[in-house]
Formats: sequence, C-alpha cells, structure tokens
Amino acid sequence: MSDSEHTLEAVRRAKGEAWRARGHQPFGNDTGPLHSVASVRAAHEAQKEAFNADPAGVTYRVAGRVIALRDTGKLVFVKLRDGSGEIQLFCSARDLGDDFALLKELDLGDIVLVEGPAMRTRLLELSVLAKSLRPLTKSFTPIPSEWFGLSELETRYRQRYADLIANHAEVGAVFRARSLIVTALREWLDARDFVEVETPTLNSLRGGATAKPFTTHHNALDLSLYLRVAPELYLKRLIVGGLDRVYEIGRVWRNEGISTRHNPEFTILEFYQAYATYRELMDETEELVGHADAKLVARFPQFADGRGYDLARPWKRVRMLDAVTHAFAARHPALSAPWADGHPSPGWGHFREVLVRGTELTKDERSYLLKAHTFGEFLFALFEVFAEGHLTTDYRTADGARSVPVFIVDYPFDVSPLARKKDPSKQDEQYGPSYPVTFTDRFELFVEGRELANAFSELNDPDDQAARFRAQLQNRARGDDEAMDFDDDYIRALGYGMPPTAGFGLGVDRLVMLLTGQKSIRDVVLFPLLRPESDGR
RNA sequence: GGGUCGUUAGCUCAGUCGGUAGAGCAGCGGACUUUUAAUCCGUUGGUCCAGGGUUCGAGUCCCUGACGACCUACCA
Repeated sequence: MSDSEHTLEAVRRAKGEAWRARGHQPFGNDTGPLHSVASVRAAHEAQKEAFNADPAGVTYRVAGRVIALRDTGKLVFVKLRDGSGEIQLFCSARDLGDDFALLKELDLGDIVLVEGPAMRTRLLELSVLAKSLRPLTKSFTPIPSEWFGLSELETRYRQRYADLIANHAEVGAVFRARSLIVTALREWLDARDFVEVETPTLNSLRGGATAKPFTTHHNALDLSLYLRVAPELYLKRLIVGGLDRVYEIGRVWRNEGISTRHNPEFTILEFYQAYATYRELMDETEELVGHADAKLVARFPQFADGRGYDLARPWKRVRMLDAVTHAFAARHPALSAPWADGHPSPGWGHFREVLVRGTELTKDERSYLLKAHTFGEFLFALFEVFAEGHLTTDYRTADGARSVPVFIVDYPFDVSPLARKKDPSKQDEQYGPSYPVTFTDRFELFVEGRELANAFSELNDPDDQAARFRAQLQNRARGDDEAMDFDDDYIRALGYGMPPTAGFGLGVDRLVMLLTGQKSIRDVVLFPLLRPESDGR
C-alpha cells in the first residue's frame, strides 16, 4: 500500500472515530424499516414543479451509499444510491441542526440513513430534505471516481464490487438482465410442466459431453471425482424414471482454454422432453429464446438497439451437408463436393485427397481434415473448416442487413455419441440409399456465429448406446482425453426402457452475451476465473 | 501454445530526443444556503508492475519474468 493510499485511508478511519465521538457506530445496524429510493420517486412522479417540503407530508427514511457530495457552505447536496436508484439529499444547516456537522465527516462511499420529507429544488431535482442524518457504515477505501469510473478490466474483474459501484448503470444492467433472462427461461419451462431438478456435480465418471474434466477428491470415501461437464446422463435417468419433462439450470466445469467465449465454469440449461423429437425442439427453441428476449427488452429496451441479428421467426434450418455445399459455392466454386452430383461413396475418399493435396487450404485446415477417421467425421470437419465461421455472412435477412439464427441440422453419428440415429427409412428418403454418412436427429443453433444450443432426439437403445460408449473408449485409447467413460449404470437405466425423448442444452452465459450485446463472457460472469494476483503487481 | 498491445498518484490519463515525474477528479485547509463533473483560493500525495542490463544519468533503450487485454490456436 502506498503512502498516499495509506493517508487516504487514515483520514477516513479518523472520521469514523469522529462518528463514534458523536455516538454513532462506524459499522452500525438496526436501521428499522426503510423507504426505497424508487418508492420515493414513484410517490412524487406527478409533481413536476419545484415544491418545498410539505410539513404534513410523509417523512421518508432512506438509506444508501453516498456517491457524490457538493458542499456550498451552509447547504450540502448529497447524492445517495440504494438498490433501487439514486436520489439527492438536500442538507441545510437550518434543517439538520447538530447533524449538519456530520457532513464534514462524510466521505464518498459511506453509507448513511436520512430522514425527511420530499422536495423538489429550483432546478427540479427531486430530493429528500434531510431533517436528520445517521451515519451507518464508514468506507475506509476510496471509491473510484464517479465521473471517470473504473476502466481497467483486470481491476473490474478482480474487484467486481468496485466495478459495480463505479460502473453502476452499465454493469448493473447487464447482471440484472442476466437474472431476468434466467427467470424467463424458468417461466417458459415451468409453464409447460417441466420439473426443475438438481443432479450431482461430483461425478465418478466422465460423461454427457466431450470435454476435459476437472478432478477432485473426496477424503472420507478416498474417492477420485470429476466435476461434471454436463448433467445430461442424470437427467435422462429421470426420464426413465417417469419424470417426462425435466430441466436443470446449473454450473458445469470444463478444463479447457479461457477466451472471450469460454470460462472454465459456466451455466448450462438442459431440458428433456419425452415423446418429442428434435423437430419439435427447434420450434420450442425459437419460443424459449424469443420469450427470454421479450422479457429482457420489456425491462431493458436499450439491449435491443444496434443488434446485428434478427430473432424474427421462423429461423433458418439448414442441413449440415447443405451448409457445407453452400459454403463451397460461396467461397470455393472450383471444388466439386462428392455429394453435389450424386457420387457414390468412393467419391468421398477422392474428394478428401483433392482437398488435402490442393492449395485451397491452410496447413492447419489440412491437418484438421486429416484427423477425420470416417466420412462422418470428415463431413463434420468440412463444416467446421468451411462453413461454421461464415454462418453470419451466409444466412441473412432478406434485405441483408442482419444475420439470422441458423439451426444446423443432422449431425453425423460419428460425432454425436448420445444422439439417436436417423431412422433408416428417413435417412434413405432424405439422403438417398447407401449414403456413406449416417446421420443423427440432432441440431445446433448458431446466432451471430456463436454456438448457442445443442439438441437431439435421444438415443434410447441400450445396445446402441453401449456400442457408442465402447467407441468412446477406443477414442480414449487413441489419445482423446475428452472421450467419455463407459457408464454401466446409464446402460442399466436404458435397459428399463426410456421413452422416445428429445433433449436440449443451451449455454446460458452465451445467451446473456448475445441478448445484452457483451463481447466477452467475462462481462456476463460476475467473477470470471483469473490467475491469482501476484507480488509483481 | 503463438503474436500484438498494455501496466505511471485512490480513479482517469499525459510524460517530447535518455536529463529534477505532471494534469483533472478524489483527499487536505479556506470561502460560499438551490447544487448537478458545483464554483473559487491554497495544498498534500509516486516501489513509474518486478528483477537484471546499457549509460555519467533510465518512467523512457535492451533482456527476463508477473499480470491483464485483444487476435490466433486449442476447445462443442
């Protein structure tokens, strides 16, 4: 701590002692019932003209943080903020009597309780005319400048409390918006008879998503555990048990990189609906996200401004195969994809050779495509390399002004270990007989290029599921440290019979980012993971 | 993991060619009974992220490290 900081704090501590000398505790309590700033404002909203305090009027009791002090001598203006808003205190020597001297011992950041009637000043500022003033909490640490705020991102993330004080309007709105959005998600699900449940976050097996887990340990059982990467397998056990509609909004942990779109712990919404398919879930996704957006915009209209996307229904639904074809047509017209003119399966291998030897690809893209072991993995890799990054430019409103949400539909089963294979008759009908890629009834939702949701008709054949788990183990043996474990109990559960079910997962943080226009996930997570502070700073 | 940028007073930021570290706000003292970033007068406050090097002399140049941001890669 520097000398100046030390001095600033010492001055504040001394003022706290001065409060004590006047009979006020620097950290007092027992405020009794209070009026919120918002309620005071609401009560006098209609009085637009300046008015003096009505002697017969209500005496308000308001408590909050001092965020500005303007001292004009025998008259001091205090700006006070509580959880509902901000209001000015009109503090005159005449009205406050002995308490007026307290103002000299107030610092920005202190928390005080004021009593008095409302008034409106000459300049029409609604104020509380202070008749008495009681200091409640001494602030030892200077709060950041009201005018300049606090801008250094590192400090804002590490000291979110200071960020919330200094950048109250903007940061507060984002986190209130987050709360509203989560509430809206629950509303939508509750209204459709979904049951909210909580499932274990300490798991002895890895499953539900392909991701690297965090590990931890239970001492009494001497048991190594994983922090869950997804609640999926537990929620589906509940479907087996007869909870036909379940959901969970909760934290998951993935031991991966940190970026503007990834925090190691994040909030996921998953819901499972028996007797539904991924087709219905696309409609429901539009409704669910639309409901959250409507609730948000009703309260915070500013978040609807300047959006580069348009949530008007219906949203685009594009098969993965067609998205890749579209991407080739737009950017690599010379490349003739094997599916474009009905090549038989050998065409895939030839095409892969053409791509890998050609000059259209970067080295990284080539090596990425080479990692694909099957045509299904290859198609998925083609999607990632050629299409995914361009969804925002490829799919736009009729006037081209905004991007539209896109459901990418039908993922290869090779990359979808928990999704139901498309029925053979439908596969043949939609892709032709003997098509070299087997698809699943699965979609992912992309809005503004961001992957927002993942959903599919669930695999409920225990034998097929067991085979997929075995394939995951083979991937593990090849060095894939994101592969799932073989979950015997889950297979046992499926053995009892799981009704046909559709399941849905949505990144809540990313939804909040999207709807509130935040570029970094750290701006929608109150306390994002950072390295510990070191002595070097 | 790679690249680029940043770190100077409590906060927001300047700092020229390498030559005594600055401003505004906050703070402190004073004036002021209708202010709105109040105003006016005066004034305190520095581990220039850390360590090393070059130099007569380093906030400034070089090296190493810490932390952060952005891009990229990885990652559903």
